[in-house]
Amino acid sequence: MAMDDFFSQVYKVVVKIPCGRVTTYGAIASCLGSPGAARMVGWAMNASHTSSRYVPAHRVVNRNGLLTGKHHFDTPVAMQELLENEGIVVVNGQIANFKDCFWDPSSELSDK
DNA sequence: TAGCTGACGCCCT
DNA sequence: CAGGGCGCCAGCT
Repeated sequence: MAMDDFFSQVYKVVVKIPCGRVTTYGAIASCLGSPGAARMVGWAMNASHTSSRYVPAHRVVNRNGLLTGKHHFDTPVAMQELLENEGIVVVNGQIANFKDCFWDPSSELSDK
């Protein structure tokens, strides 16, 4: 894993997100050491398709629990469908039990 | 080569 | 309580 790129850092965290759980851009950025680099996390997601590894970008939402990047998927509903498929309740493009299914990498990942 | 944008977040007014 | 502005790093034009 010589990929020390910022992108790969994000990929590793996102891929480790448990099924039925979601995380936020800020949480990942903060876990990487740059809380203000949340934008960059989104940018990494955009490049996620360039990664040899599958990156469940649908599990990554903004701090409001809103599916901001749904429009970047093959279909604007793909993200919601995937989340609902994992048992996550999505209403109006927003996660209903967001705090309930929220997964903090800087806490859960750090503890592991 | 330099500048701008980009799937965001937090602080200040 | 609400709105606006600034900060982060990297890729693309």
